[in-house]
Amino acid sequence: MVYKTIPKTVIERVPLYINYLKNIDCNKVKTISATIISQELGLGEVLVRKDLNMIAGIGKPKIGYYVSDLREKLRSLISTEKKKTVIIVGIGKIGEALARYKGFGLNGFDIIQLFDSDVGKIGRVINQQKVNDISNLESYCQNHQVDMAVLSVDSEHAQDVCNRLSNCGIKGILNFTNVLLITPNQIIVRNVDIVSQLMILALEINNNK
Amino acid sequence: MVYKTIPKTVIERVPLYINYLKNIDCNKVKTISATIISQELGLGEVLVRKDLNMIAGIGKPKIGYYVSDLREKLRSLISTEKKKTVIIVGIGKIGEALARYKGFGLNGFDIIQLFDSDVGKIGRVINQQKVNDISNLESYCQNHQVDMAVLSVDSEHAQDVCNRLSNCGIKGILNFTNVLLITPNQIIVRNVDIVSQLMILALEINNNK
DNA sequence: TAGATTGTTAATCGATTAACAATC
DNA sequence: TAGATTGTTAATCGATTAACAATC
Repeated sequence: MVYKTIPKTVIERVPLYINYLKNIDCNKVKTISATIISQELGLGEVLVRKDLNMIAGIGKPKIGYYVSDLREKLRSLISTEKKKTVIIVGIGKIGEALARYKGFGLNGFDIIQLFDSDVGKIGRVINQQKVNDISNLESYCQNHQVDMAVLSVDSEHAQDVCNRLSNCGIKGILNFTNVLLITPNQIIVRNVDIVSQLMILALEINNNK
Repeated sequence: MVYKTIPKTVIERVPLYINYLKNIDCNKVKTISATIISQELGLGEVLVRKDLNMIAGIGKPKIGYYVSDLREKLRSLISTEKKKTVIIVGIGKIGEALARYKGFGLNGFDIIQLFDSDVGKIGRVINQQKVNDISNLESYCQNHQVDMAVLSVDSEHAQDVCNRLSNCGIKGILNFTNVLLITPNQIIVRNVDIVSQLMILALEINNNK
């Protein structure tokens, strides 16, 4: 298989394309052009063509892209036959909300285990999943393929849990804490702390005057 | 007052600086250098100096930055005397988790009202706030200064509610839906749909092989 | 064939890094 | 004074856009 490195800016646009194509009925609309996509998404036309060429490479001059092929190609970038397995570590307000959310399965993700350290939460069932004691994290990860973790613990424990996740061989962390995690290079961290996002939004608003 | 436009890349780093400075006791450490900050945050040294010069402009050669001054300067970029007012529209799993979260006040944000359209939710009290009927959105916004909205409604209603928020004069939307919102230019949208974030993380992992 | 659309090469734009002068 | 550190100017790097040839 060929692994070409996709620039980060392109990667961040892939969900836009995936979500856009999701809303197209490929029985009605067989093909679509970069021109149309760029208009709908408010992106440059050449940008879209370059993106799609780089990540899918299945455009046909005069025709455009076969919707079903393009959709499958984009989907396959995220997960192959198997869905990506995700654990949620820290079943507080946000962690629980995510655990209850049903939308992951449709998008190639499988929440396979929930962890917390609080005895009041361990054993509780959320969305048909029993909350596991975080002291079982290492043994669980030894016996199951875990691709990614959602980190939604208290900030005080964030780095410690992050270290444990690294040692477990997890490849990526979606970090809901406001802690800047120190990790080895082979682990990808994506910071999505809500307060930070609100700050950025507020700054953009002030900047927009 | 001088409004200089801050590049988007710089804006996205501001929360890093704010969160970093939060952990420094300015009674113990009076001043700090860009060199130290850049090392701790894993950023280029000149980048940090340029950022801080652009957004704060209070560095002193040989000394660095006075921690308390820098902190105050960064904080003031987000909100002045008044906190930024935020409403949460859509009290589903995520909306409720955010409504219950206590960390906004400390960071210059004030959740001033919750809205939902579900009679089962309207009137419920969450974190000392009664959920308001979304049909009161317009009248509420006429009588209160609302700076930003967290949009966590079902995707089917996202664009419609977004239009109503626009008409209410709201300046920014933190969009938790996977819908690409169409808005007039004076409104800033920041997309933070969790599944999209997981997709980006998965793509970065695959790219990192 | 002509038109629509792709993919590529060159030009532009913006962001980061390197080099360095200014200064407390 | 010398060293540390800032802020600025120039160089580099990467991403987007413009121009255009290829093609179904």
